Amino acid sequence: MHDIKSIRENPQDFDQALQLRGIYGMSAKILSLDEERRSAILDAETATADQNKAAREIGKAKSSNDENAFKILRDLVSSKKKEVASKSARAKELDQELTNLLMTIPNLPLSDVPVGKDELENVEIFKWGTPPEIKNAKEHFEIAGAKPGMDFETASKLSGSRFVLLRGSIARVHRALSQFMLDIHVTEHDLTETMTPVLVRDEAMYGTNQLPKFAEDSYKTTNGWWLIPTSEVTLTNTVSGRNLSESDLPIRLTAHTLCFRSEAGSAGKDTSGMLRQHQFEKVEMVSITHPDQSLEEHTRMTKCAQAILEKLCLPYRIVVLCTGDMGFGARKTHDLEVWLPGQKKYREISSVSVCGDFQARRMLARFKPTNGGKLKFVHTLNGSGVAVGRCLIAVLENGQNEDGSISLPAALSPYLGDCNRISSTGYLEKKV
RNA sequence: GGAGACGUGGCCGAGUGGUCGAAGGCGCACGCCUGGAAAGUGUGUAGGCGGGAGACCGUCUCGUGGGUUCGAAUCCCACCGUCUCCGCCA
Repeated sequence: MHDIKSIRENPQDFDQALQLRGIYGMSAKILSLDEERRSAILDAETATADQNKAAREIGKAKSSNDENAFKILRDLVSSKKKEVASKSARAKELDQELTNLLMTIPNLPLSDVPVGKDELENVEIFKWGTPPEIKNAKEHFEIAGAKPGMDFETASKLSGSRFVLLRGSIARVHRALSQFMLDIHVTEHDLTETMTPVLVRDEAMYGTNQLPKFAEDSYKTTNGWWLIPTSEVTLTNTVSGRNLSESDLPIRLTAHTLCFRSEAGSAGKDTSGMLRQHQFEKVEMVSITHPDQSLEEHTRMTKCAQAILEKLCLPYRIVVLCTGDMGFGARKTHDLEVWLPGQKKYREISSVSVCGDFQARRMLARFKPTNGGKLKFVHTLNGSGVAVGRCLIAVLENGQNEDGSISLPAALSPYLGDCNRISSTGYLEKKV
């Protein structure tokens, strides 16, 4: 959420930044509402002050047994009360209206974010590895060694489309990947391992901006919980409502959780295979930082995700999302795209965003500066480290051999009983 | 699920209708004291919103939201949360 004061002070900058996201002339609307709101607050508080003053005098009148004064004052307060009620209702209404408006306006892009309208205008800034030469490269669900372990029919019988059931060696590699990622983040990147709920209340979803605007993207239980679409929700909201010490920062967290997404609006996209599912696993990273350190942290977090792909020998590139393709809460986003030989394309496997104080404001997450001074909002960052299902796809496709067997990255073998291969018939093997 | 207790400032804790944003303590900050420190001692020490050039003023906040009352931390209702006992259970 945006700071009304900074919009007041700098409406041009605000409009200019939002324009890059295709939103025009927003400040005028906000400021006129704000002005109306402030005068309503002044009205209401003036009336309240009058009422309070009279009420305090009643106390004195009572204690000096001045019955006459008591009666007069009581009637005065009584009449003021009606005035206060209507005026403060109006003030509250306008305040709510302003909040509602501010809640639906996306974050401002940083000045170095490329301007563009959609993913075609994202800018590649880094490339690692060389896409392997594979004759007749197949997609993951077509590879002989993967097929027995990837059962879409049974999953759809149980749950419908966009679900998969993994079995045997593929299920084990999937599990190995998540363990591997967590271990690296904990032992090499100094992130704190966290196990979080996947069912959350409204407030948490507001904090990380899934609500109020994107309710249709997530699932809600009959008793009002939301299934998290990412553990960004739970990890980031761990600091909601808190006044931290500056020395607590940065807080670096990671979690491996299930994620649930309705994929409303993506009908027809990525319908085959397990690239886009209603339910998937993801290892997430979240950092809570001092405002001066969030940009540095953005680089650090991106490197944490890069390290995973590099250790798994998966070719990838990094793109900076353009203004039109960035998510609602982000000021700048690095997408890591992994090479998928079956599609002959780079596909998103991680998205690392710096949100500034946008989420902190919604969550009321602040810290007390060490050298005194007022509470300040923290900065938040989140990134995938990385999507487990998609990583499985990348491992299978990049490791596929012409005979349908799959070579697995050495980094995984400690998690696979030293195996480094899946045979063309779908069994884990140890080959020297 | 049944029964009960409770929710006050950074922390502990007093306050059961009147000037209470709230005693006292701890912690913290700054001073005094000291050769230096400890001890002692003095002062200060929440946040949001609004007004004001500023000093400062107003308003709201004692889990959250409503209500009663001239007046609520204190009474009533709902919700959220914590704890204890019983039951059930991975």
